[in-house]
Formats: sequence, C-alpha cells, structure tokens
Amino acid sequence: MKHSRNSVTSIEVAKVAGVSQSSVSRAFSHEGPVSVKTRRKVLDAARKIGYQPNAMARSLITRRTSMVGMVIANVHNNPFYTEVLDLLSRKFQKLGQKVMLFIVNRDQNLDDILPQLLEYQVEGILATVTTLSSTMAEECERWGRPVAMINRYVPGVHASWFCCANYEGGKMVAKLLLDANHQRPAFLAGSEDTTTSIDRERGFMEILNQEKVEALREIGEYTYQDAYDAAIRLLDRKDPPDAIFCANDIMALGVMDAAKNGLGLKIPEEVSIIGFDDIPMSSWSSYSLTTVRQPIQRMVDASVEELLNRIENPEREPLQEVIPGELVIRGSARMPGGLSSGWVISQDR
Amino acid sequence: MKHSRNSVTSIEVAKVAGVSQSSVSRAFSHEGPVSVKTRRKVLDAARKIGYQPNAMARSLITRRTSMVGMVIANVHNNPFYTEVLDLLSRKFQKLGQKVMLFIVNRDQNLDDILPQLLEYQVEGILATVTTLSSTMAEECERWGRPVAMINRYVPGVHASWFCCANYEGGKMVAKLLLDANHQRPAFLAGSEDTTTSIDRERGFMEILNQEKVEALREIGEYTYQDAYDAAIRLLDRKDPPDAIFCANDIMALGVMDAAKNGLGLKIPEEVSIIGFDDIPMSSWSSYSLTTVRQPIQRMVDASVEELLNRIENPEREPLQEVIPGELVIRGSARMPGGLSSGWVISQDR
DNA sequence: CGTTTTACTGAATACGATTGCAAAAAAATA
DNA sequence: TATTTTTTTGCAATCGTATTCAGTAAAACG
Repeated sequence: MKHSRNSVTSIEVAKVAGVSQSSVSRAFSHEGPVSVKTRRKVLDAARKIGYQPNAMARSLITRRTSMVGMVIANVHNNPFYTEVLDLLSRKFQKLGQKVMLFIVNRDQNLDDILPQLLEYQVEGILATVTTLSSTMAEECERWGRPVAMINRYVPGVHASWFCCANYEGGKMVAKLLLDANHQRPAFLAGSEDTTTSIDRERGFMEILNQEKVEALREIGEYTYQDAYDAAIRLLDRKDPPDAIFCANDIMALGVMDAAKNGLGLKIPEEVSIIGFDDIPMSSWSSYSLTTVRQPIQRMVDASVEELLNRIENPEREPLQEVIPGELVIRGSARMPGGLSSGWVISQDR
Repeated sequence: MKHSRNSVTSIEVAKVAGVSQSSVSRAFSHEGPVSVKTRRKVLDAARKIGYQPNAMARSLITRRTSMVGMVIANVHNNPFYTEVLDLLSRKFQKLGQKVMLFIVNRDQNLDDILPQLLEYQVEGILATVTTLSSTMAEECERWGRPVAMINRYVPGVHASWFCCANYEGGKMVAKLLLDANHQRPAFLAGSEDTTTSIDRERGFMEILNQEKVEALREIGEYTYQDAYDAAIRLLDRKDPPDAIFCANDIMALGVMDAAKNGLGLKIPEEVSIIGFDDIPMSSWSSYSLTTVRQPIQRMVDASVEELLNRIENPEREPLQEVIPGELVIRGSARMPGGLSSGWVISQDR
C-alpha cells in the first residue's frame, strides 16, 4: 500500500459494488439517473476502498475545471491587498471554485504566467493591480477565458474591472483639506504608472487647481519606508506643507511616523495627514488616520460574481464598475468647523 | 472563433506541421527524441494556431500534476502569515509548482478541504497553523501525498514540520525580563489550543518558576483588539504587571497602544512589552517593539524543499526541525545593564 | 394479461495528451 | 555498395472519467 499514488479508480469501485463503471460515475455526479439502491452500493464501496474521483480525468471530458486563476501583487507590503486576497479566496471557495494562486511583483508582467494558467485550463482569471498587456487579455477572452480585474483597468481592453472611485476620492480629500483652511497641501504618489495613484492625484489636483492652490509632490513607491523618507524631505523644507495626502494608507502611516517621531511635529496641529484604503492599522490608536475607505467587500463580491457569470455566459459583454469609497474621519487631519472625528462620510457621485 | 473554449489540440498542430501527433508531444516535452527540424516545424505550427498543451490530459497519463495544495490560516489578522504566504507562493512558483490555495479560519478543520485537494491530485500539501486531524494526515501520507507543516506539529503524526523554537524563545524572553529586574511579568496567550502559544508560554514560565517569580496571565485570541482589551484589564489592576510578554507581535502592538494611548503609561519605563514574530510594523518608530524574530525565510525554504523532496522520494521518512529564532532588541522593554537598543541576539540551543 | 411508457443499466467511445514498440530513415562502418 | 548501428518517426495503447445509445427491467396503463 505504501506510496502507491492514489490509484483507486471508478473501475475498482464498480467491481466492489458489483455494478458498471458508468453507474459509479453516475452515482457521483449528482445528476445522472441512478436508483437509490445502486447509489448506496456505490458510495459504500467507494468509502470502503477510499475512492476519490479524479478531477483531471473529469475535466478532460467535461471541459470544465472549476478552477480560476488569481493573480495578485503587493501582498507583502500592503495589508489592503492581503484583505483582498483573503476575501477573494474565501468567496471563490464558498462558490465551489478552486483557486490557482500567483503572487507577483508589481512590475512583473502578467504575460509570463498567463501560459501557465491557460495550460492548467483555468476557466477565468482574476487579477489585481498587475500589468496585463491588452493583447494578452484579448487573447484570454478570445479563448473564452474571461478576465476580471480589481483596482486596475487597461483602456480599451475587453475585460471586466471594478475600481474604487479613485478620482472622486481624491476630490473629496482636497475639498476636506481646503474647507479646513489648509494652505499648502502636498500629494505623495505611489508610483507613476499605476492608475490608482494617478486617478487619486488627478481628482486631488483638479480641486486644488480650481481654487488656485499649488501643491507639492513626492513619490513613495507605495511603501512605508519610501514614504517615511519622502515625508522627511517634504517636511524639512523651508516651506513645508501643512497637509499631505498619501496615495495609500501604508504610506500615510510612514508619513505620520516621520512627522511625529522623526521630526517631532504635532498631528494634526502642525500637519494633516490623509490616506487611502482604510487598512486595519489606520484605526489603531497610535495613528487614528483619516482616510478614504475602499469598498473592498463590494469590489470583491462584484468581481467574483461577474467572473463566474461570464464563465457561464461567454457571450455576455464584460462589465465595468466604479464603486464609491467613503471618507473616514479620524484624528490625523484638521477639520472644518462643523466636523469632528469619528465620522464616516459616504461619497455620492 | 468567439468563445470556443480552447480546443486547439496537438492533433491539429500535427496536421499543420505535417507530422504525427506523437512528434508534437515529443517536441513539447523537453526530453523526447526529436530532430531539430521537426521540433522547429512543430513549434512554428503551434505558435501559429495558438496551441497550449493541456495539463489535465498530460497529468492523467504521467500521474504528475506539478500542483501542491497550500492551506493557510490567519492571513487577514496576522501579517506574519501574509509574509509566509507570500514567500511560500513565490518559492513554489520559482520551482515550477502550481499552487492551489485554501485560506481557512484557525478553528476550521483542514479535513473538510482535504478531499478537494486529493480530488485535484495535488502532489503534496503545505499547511500552516491549521488543525489537521492525525488520521487525515496519515491518510494523505498513505496515498503518497506528503504533508509539510509550518509552525504546527501534531504529536505522533507522520508528516514533516518546521517550527520556530518557541519554547526556547519563551525562555529567552523570561531571562531578559528577569535580568532587567522586572518583578511582576505577565503572559498574554494567543489561544489555548495552538502549540505556538503553548510552547512560548511553557518556556517563559519555566524560567520564571525557576526563579520563583509568579506571572499574571490573560488571553488575546491572537488579535489586536482582544489584546488591547486584555491589556487594559491587566494594567488596570491594583497590582499591575511591569512587563507583558505577548504570544505574537500583533497582540503586542495592541498592548502597546492600550498602555500608551489607553492608559497613558510610559513604555518601557512603566511597563515593558515584548512580542514574538517580528512583523514589519514592529520596527515602525511608533512602536519599536522588542521581539523574537521568527526565521521565516528558513522555515519557508526548508518546508518547501522538504515537501518537494518527499514528493520525488516517497519512501523517505518525514523530516522535522526546530529552528531557533533571534531576540531583536528595540525600545519597548527595559534592558539589563549592558544591553542597549538595536541589538539582535541569536538564540543558541 | 398485453402493451406502452418510464427508469435504469452497461458496453462502447471520447477527452488530449504520453510512451512502448516496431518500422523507417539516416548515419556509421566495413 | 552492403551491412550494421543509431536516430527518428508513427501507430496504437493508455490514463480515469463522462456520456451516448441501445437494451433491459420495472412501472403504468388499458
């Protein structure tokens, strides 16, 4: 018995149960016409000899695998994506899908692993913040493998995507800062090439421009440490900003630590900090970060359901949606008159 | 062409290339005897019509899938396991293994998802902090599916595992605290039923008992919030502890916030806090947590290599290893005379 | 009880690859 | 050139299941 790769097949079950192999198959596929009597015989025999249907053999003939590919980046340096990963995985599990996981670097091209996903016959691909060339995405779609993305869109590509309203989020933050009478805001970008950072900045800048307010700018590469360093550079100027809007929370925490512990500044009295995401640490009492909460659960639910939907209905056109976030007001930013900490302001669009 | 599930088979490639289907197969499997001429013809034809070998069909006959199952818990509430997940996934990827991912709750039994893993013919299973009944593990192993675990061991079970030296880590912490003249230490357990928490506590208590020092005790369920609440209970007593050793870092951060921001205590002057793991946040300047660093990279490398090794050599006996951690001295605990912040003390065993 | 309808069952085939085997082609040797 | 050796090649069997189709048993009906 030792190390015999599971070679218990439906044929052996059939022999033990005294029925044909077809009946074994039918007993296990919950649809086929079997009498209760044979089904019981089969299941008993199967349990006795430890039979488990072989998903490879099944998928070969049914042309279904119940597997999806999940490609995700930045898990290790942004808790937001940890949560996305967790929710996605559980949701797929609950819906009976197996998940083939690929964790990549932000700059790593999805195109390298696409062949692997296709080779393993995943029925769809869910990608989060990764660079996917449009030709490759088209390729997938043409082969009947729908693609859904979270927090990333490639203009003109035939795929589903679900994003937080980054542009509007940036506007909300700018309005809040201006209302609270900030004179010299700064934006801390994540990186130059991600739509999330770009869109948040666009919204932010648009409002500032309307009011003819100039903004400083730095880049934090989406990491705590780079953001910390960038904050020191910003706040050490002769003309430091009185508010810093960071493209995500993890950078905002780095900025707060730089301001508080690095330079001894008071938050929010001397400088206001605002983030984006609302990761768990943002609500910790050491930070109490005012931020824009991403509608993470809705993004996950929507993208998974859309993906499975398109798997079942390949002719359906891909869906795209921009879901509003909400401003979570805590203690890291100076407030306009009427507002005090502890608010959640939903974003209306 | 639209939504025709990829039906490009090796037969069609053969037709286009003007060779037999066997030759197509041989051209793709990097071993078989093919002339360079036919290989080129085949690869050209394949590229032209977009052929991709079908991994299901191949695995059916080779009885190899190059897939492993990965079962992991606590990803969302403990950054340590996020890092484990990330490193594991990348390591498997680098070694050409596909990963089928299952994220579970700590209390959820692995036994539910085992059938799914077996059904999909994973060649091995890597599990992290989950409850796996020994009978099920035996089942896997008997079917030639090796199991490797990180940070968990089930006594007497036939499986590989790799743990941090939790017991010794607890001892190191106790010694450090006693050397620095703490009088009234406390232990904050994760949960009652995980070996990690139990072993860390055992080591900690053993040293304290040797010196006839009594210790307080609370439970934090491995979460920031529960730890925060437990810390308030501990520190609000008439006879509060002057040191709290937490079963992991995320709880230690909760305890620090409770002490500092909740009760206005000075760390480490009024109370020392020590954690276990060394997650990224522990080095952030708002915390500067003294902690025991887990040898995460070594645990990951060892477990992956061991798993793949046992897949190739099923007759080999499972390996187990306890890998020492190292004390990372930062600012959250009062130090004995000679020691100052910034040290890393490797644990000798 | 005979006949029609319905419900099960089993034999055979297909899914898309790998691989042992024998034949064919090419290369090496005499 | 004839013969032996080596390298390629194609045929056919196989992996473990799902499913069609024809046949049999059971049930329903008159």
